[in-house]
Amino acid sequence: MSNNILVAVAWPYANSQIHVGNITGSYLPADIFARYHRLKGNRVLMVSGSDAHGTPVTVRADAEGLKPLEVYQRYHAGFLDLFQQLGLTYDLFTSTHTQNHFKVAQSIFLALMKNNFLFTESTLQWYAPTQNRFLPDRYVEGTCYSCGYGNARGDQCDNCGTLLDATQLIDPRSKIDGSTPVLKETKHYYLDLGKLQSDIVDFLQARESYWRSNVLRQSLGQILADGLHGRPITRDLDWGIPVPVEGWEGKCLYVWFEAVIGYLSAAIEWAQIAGQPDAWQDWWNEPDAKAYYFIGKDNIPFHAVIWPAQLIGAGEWFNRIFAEHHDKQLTLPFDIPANEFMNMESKKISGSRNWAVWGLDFLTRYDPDTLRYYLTANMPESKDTDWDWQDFLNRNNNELVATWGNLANRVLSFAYKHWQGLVPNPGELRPADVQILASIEAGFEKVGTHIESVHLRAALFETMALATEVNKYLDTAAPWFEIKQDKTAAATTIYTALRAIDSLKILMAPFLPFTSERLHAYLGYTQPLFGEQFMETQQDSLGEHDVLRYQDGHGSGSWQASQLPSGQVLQQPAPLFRKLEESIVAEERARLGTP
RNA sequence: GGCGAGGUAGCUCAAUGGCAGAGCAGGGGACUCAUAAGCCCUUGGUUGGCGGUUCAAAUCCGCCCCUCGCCA
Repeated sequence: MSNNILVAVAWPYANSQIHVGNITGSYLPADIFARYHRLKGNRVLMVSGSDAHGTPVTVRADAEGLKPLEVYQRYHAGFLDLFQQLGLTYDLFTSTHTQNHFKVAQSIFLALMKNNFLFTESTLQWYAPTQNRFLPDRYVEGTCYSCGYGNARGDQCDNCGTLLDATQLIDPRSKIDGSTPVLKETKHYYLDLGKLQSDIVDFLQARESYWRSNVLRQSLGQILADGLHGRPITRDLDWGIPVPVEGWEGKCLYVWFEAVIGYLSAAIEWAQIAGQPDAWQDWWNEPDAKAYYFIGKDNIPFHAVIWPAQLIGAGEWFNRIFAEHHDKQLTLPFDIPANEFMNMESKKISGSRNWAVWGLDFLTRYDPDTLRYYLTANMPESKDTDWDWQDFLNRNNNELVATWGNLANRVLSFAYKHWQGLVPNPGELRPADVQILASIEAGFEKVGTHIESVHLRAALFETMALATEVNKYLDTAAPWFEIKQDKTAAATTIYTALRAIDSLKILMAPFLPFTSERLHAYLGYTQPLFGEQFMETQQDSLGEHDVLRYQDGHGSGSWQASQLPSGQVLQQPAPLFRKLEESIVAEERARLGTP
């Protein structure tokens, strides 16, 4: 039986590079989950893209004298490069700056309007007469009314930490040209969350039994304590998606409102590119499809409360407007396994101060599976964790290289040397051989259960424990001793061990796809385990945008125990992982900026 | 200030009322197929603090301290 699984991954903001904390927070767990389900034979759709709009992008553009479009394109290109190198197998990694996304986001807006979940309200906002534009709060500086600090930003005072009401700032000035802004009335659309409150509470309570408690209880607790209130969904900005209502020119959809809609629009774009324009409905209109959202903890309210509110509020009208279908509801999140944060050498990661390990930079010196291993072993699934270079070195050398890499290498080398590069023909399996193969086979169930409940660390440790068991099996059987007495006994042992690592290769594959693929080839298979990733350029009325795609192609891996045939021709083996020098710890620490 | 998550061995983490455990690091040993890797044995604890409930508390209750996120 094949299930449709939507793997929805956080959208990186296109105003800075991606660091290891971002990777372990959402992108990597999503890929592990997606690869597992593909091996299992389920229909996976993994989508995400660059979050191109909003104030942070315009802030950086203004700071560097660029257009927002140029800023977004620069970082987007870096994301595609990194994700390909890391083997993050998005079926589609696109962007919010596409014609398709504009149309989908506007359709959701119109559907909410149709169902009466939008209202308008006028408020006062700082306006710069010198530039004829409204200023986002963080573009206004002034004196903090709470502590008297002279250089407080409109949204927050850096001195006392208070979140400010920008209109109350004393002696306001524009950050762009220093001019004095004036308060001017402006009208905006609001999402009527209050009207949707009971639906959201029902939605959350229906998932109470299996969601991570930090995700569920925070959301529910906040609602029960404060209730939900209308929230503005438009802004006076020109970089973004126009409000699809006459007379609203010059205003855009607020980025938090439109970016999450990307999960839906990316699925639609994927279907168009794949030449099956309706295929997205298999994930978005099927009650049995399961949607998993991989995000960091800072994003929980948007995904657990506001996004479901948008979906529920749009109701069947989205499909009427967009797909001319009736009576179809959009699929609500099944699970939101949000991760906590990763720190760097005990201090909070800070991109601007270079207190971070950057993905692309890391990969110029180390291999992707090394990163994937460390980040999975140290994934912040239940609490904040710490990237520590000494710990990184230890785990690489003492766990990944010593337990798993060495096991694969010792078995392959011994087989290759003593049986002329062929998988040996075993004698009748003895109790110990049967027992180790049974343990490994049982591992598929155990590891799979962990991955399905998104306990990826536990899944990886279970797999490593099996590698340790095979090491023990080898030491007990001692084929290097057997071979001097009884070559059939040695052949039986090595055949069993080869089959064990052939299975372990699959169990490791969601976590360590590159080295599993190599081991797969050493074991003599000619079809790859996984499909292929590639980049492509798409054209639309907004211009060009590059996307990352994945196709199963010849991928032949399957989540089941090995049936390795004796006589199969092995390749000359080589170690799967590199042992690292102690000296890298100091070198890498020296690269860090200031915490 | 409100809503949450977390605080257990040097490090990373288990343990939802029943003898506080595992992996790594540290110490000792036998082996040699393997990247001096693997295997066996082993040292190591006032479970953030104080109080309470209980025959029994890391676990349940109250207060406090520290870290992180969201909201105001």
